[in-house]
Parts: sequence; C-alpha cells; structure tokens
Amino acid sequence: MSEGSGSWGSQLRKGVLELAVLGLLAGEPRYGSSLVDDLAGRPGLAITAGTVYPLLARLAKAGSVTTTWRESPVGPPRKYYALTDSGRRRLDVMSQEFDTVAAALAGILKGES
Amino acid sequence: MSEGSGSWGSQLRKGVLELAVLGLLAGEPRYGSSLVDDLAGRPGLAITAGTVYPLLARLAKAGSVTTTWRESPVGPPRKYYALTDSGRRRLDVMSQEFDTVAAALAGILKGES
DNA sequence: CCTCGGTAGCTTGTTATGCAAGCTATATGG
DNA sequence: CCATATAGCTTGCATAACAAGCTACCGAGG
Repeated sequence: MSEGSGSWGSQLRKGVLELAVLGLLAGEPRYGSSLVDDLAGRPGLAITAGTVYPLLARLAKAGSVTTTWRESPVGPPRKYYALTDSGRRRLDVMSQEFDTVAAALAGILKGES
Repeated sequence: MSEGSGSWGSQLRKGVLELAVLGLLAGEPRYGSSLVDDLAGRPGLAITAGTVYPLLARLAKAGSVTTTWRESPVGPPRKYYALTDSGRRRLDVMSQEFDTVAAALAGILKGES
C-alpha cells in the first residue's frame, strides 16, 4: 500500500454521484449511457454502467425521476430519466449539503479550530 | 420514505471523513474521542466512535499515522494518533482530489456541458 | 471496600454503495 | 445468418458508516 491514491477516488464518490446525476438531469432528460459517457469526461466523477443503473433505479423508486422510453435513430430504444419536482428539491438539498461539507472541510484544512 | 434527506449525509461522508481526520491530525496529534468531539461541531462531518476507530485503525495499518499512549489527567490513558510523512502526502493527494471533484460538481450544477 | 458515573478504546452486526463482470435485447451491415 | 455496436440491467464482491454493545480505567460517595 502506501499508495492507494487510486482507491481514494472510489470512496469519495459515494453519494456524490447521486448529486452529479441529479445535476445532469436538471438540464434535460437523459438516458443511462449518455450519463455514463458525460461523466467519463468529468475528472473525479467517472461512473460505470453497473453503478448508474442501480442509482437511477433508486432515484425512480424514491420518486426523484420519471422514465420514458423513446426510439433511438441508431440502436435499441432508450429509457430517458427526467427530474420530478421532488427530485429537484432533493437536488437543491443535496447541493446545499455538499457546500456545507466542503466549507467544513476547507475550515479543517486551513487549521480552524 | 421517498425522502431520506437525512440519509444523504451518510452517503456523502463516505471517504470524506478520512480526509477530515487527516486534516485534523495535521494540526497536532489527537486521540479518538477528541476527534469525535471536534467533528461533532462541524456541520456535515459529525462522526461516531464506531466509525472513527476503524478508520484510525485503517490509517495506522496503511502507515498514515503512528500511535502513542499517554496518561490522561482525568481518566484512562489516551491513544494519540500522529500523522506520518506518508500520511501527510496522502492528505495532500486527497485534498487535491476533493477540490477536483468539487470543481467538476460545480460545473455540472452550473449547467456546463 | 465497592459501587457508580464519566472517560476512552474497540468490536460486532447491519446496511448501503460502488464496481467489475457478466447477461439480454435491439438495430445495422456484411 | 452472424458480427458488431448500442442500451439496459443483474449478480457477486469489497468496503465503509453506523448503532449498539463491550471492556477498562479513574475519581467521588456511600
């Protein structure tokens, strides 16, 4: 060990990914693979298909998103996930919480007691 | 149900707590209960004893901290955890990673594509 | 002496999450 | 008919946070 800088990424992500997905859905409805491809280009937020689908299923079950099937011009049908009002509220809450945590963390790293 | 705004805190924390603890230890060596008490006053970073001790054990096993027993003026002996050079490097790496993730997240929430 | 409350460290069992690796199904092209 | 790409999803594993409990040390009162 002594390294593990690679494993660190996967720890931090926990929970943050939900916020990232909700944030992306706030722009417009999207389908799973699109989310995976998008997040792959955002350092620290890369996600795999095996992670995003259970996450989306959880969000649907919680009523944060609704789903709609649409045809694709180039392949199998796509399942679009759209944010509900409840989902948007959740996004707001989580976003605020993240800021709180980030601020608390910044305080610690600056040596505030 | 469907809500769980309370459960959200516990998701985000995952991994971030390690960064918080390393940050606190960067100031001066501390013992477990002291960390619990300190973090209890930092919104979003509250931690329980059942979380901090396994975390400290992991850090010790990874060589990020060393431990020293010291007498207490008011109770049982205390086990002080001090950051090693390796631990400080880990702190730096994790701190940078957090900033990266925070920036990526901020980008998403601002609607950047 | 002996119990009680407070301090401190740690363990156990549960739950949840992220991930790799698969599996299924649809469309297109050879 | 089969290969490839796209898209959705499931399974099994590892890890982490937490609640609840356990042990042990100390000082004060009974």
